[in-house]
Amino acid sequence: MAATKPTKILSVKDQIAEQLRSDIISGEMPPQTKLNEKELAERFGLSRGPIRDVILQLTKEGLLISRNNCGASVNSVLDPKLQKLMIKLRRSIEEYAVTELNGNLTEQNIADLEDILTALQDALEREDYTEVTKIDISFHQYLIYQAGGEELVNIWYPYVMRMRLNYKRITSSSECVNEHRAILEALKAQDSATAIKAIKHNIK
Amino acid sequence: MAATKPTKILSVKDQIAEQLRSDIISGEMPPQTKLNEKELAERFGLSRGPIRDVILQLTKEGLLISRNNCGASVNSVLDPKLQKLMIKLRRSIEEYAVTELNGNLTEQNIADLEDILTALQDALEREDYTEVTKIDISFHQYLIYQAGGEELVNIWYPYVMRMRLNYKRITSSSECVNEHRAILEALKAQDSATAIKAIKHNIK
DNA sequence: GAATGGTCTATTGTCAACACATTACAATAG
DNA sequence: CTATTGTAATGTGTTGACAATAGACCATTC
Repeated sequence: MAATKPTKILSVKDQIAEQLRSDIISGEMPPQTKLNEKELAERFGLSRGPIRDVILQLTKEGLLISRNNCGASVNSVLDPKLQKLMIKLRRSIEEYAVTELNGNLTEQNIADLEDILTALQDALEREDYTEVTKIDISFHQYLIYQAGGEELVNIWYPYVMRMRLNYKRITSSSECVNEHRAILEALKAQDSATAIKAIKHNIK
Repeated sequence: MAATKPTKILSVKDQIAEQLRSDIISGEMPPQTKLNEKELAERFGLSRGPIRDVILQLTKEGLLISRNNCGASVNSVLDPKLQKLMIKLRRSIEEYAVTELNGNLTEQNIADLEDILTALQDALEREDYTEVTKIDISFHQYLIYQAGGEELVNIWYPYVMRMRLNYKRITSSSECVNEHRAILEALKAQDSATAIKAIKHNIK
């Protein structure tokens, strides 16, 4: 058996969801934009069925808002008070993940995380900020998944999406890589307290 | 305009979701039970389309678990550590709600909540514990909705569902009503600290 | 001129049939 | 007898057509 890196297979719906999320987060589809099922179906070369599924999913994630018989539109930014609450909740989850993972990361895990950081640096240098955002998220997602599996990812994801929607501006700079590296280094050193501090500092 | 109580209109999908949630929480569909789309469609007298939507929704809520091309089944109970995390998160949300609502409840709100408590007492006396659970949830949901709207309900709901799934046993007794009454009384008295204590005591 | 009521169109909700993937089981080779 | 490959049956993913609804537009009335 060759030890080729397993290429990830994404379902059709996941790919569409991914694309739409990018469009929303990048600002290409600003809040209030209406989503037309037929249009989207044509754009992706599918029928309306799968599109509807994706819309339902993104609605549950909080990116879209749907009303019966009236279609879906891109959700608006959160009330600042709710925004603060969401940050608190997301921090709770990520603190949990870091605590759980402390001392339980395999070499493979660490290598994977290093790879993600490299990709992050790359995207940053290319000034591809949409990609930066996606990789940033994937770093965190990797930790969450390792700590709590798909279950935890599912409850964590909406917070990230809502937060991204609120900061449309590009937050990123070289700091971005440094902050994530600090998290990884603390995890490698099995220094739980520092890791938690680093995570808290990164989520804002 | 007659002052009739506005009867709630539920979409077809919401009604099906409601029914399936009941079946799962009541234990009628224990974990690992597979859901057959065609069967469900026949049971509700619909086609598979709406059923699929509901399955997707309940999957996002954490009640079901789905794999590509393999269908959905009732999710199993949570790892105790994750369970603890979810309780913490849910408490954060409900504390937020109670804090926000303190001093901001209208008379109508209070009357609505009183009605819910009455219904709760009723169901308890009838020993209809599935109904008790539903009304219990609706009490909390009312508060969450008033404090943060649909947005907040959407992130809160999965926690409740997962917690219910974990305690299949009937938790309820006369205490149930008392605990909720304590919350309401504290809110009426605009005593935020007591309200938070009461909420924390109720969520476990 | 504002408000009420009735069409008309665009868009979503639903359905039944088809295409495809997965599973379990039987057949075959080693 | 075990392991692998082929095949049939079951169930999910997708599609295109049809039904129902919301929102806009226009006419009519007071």
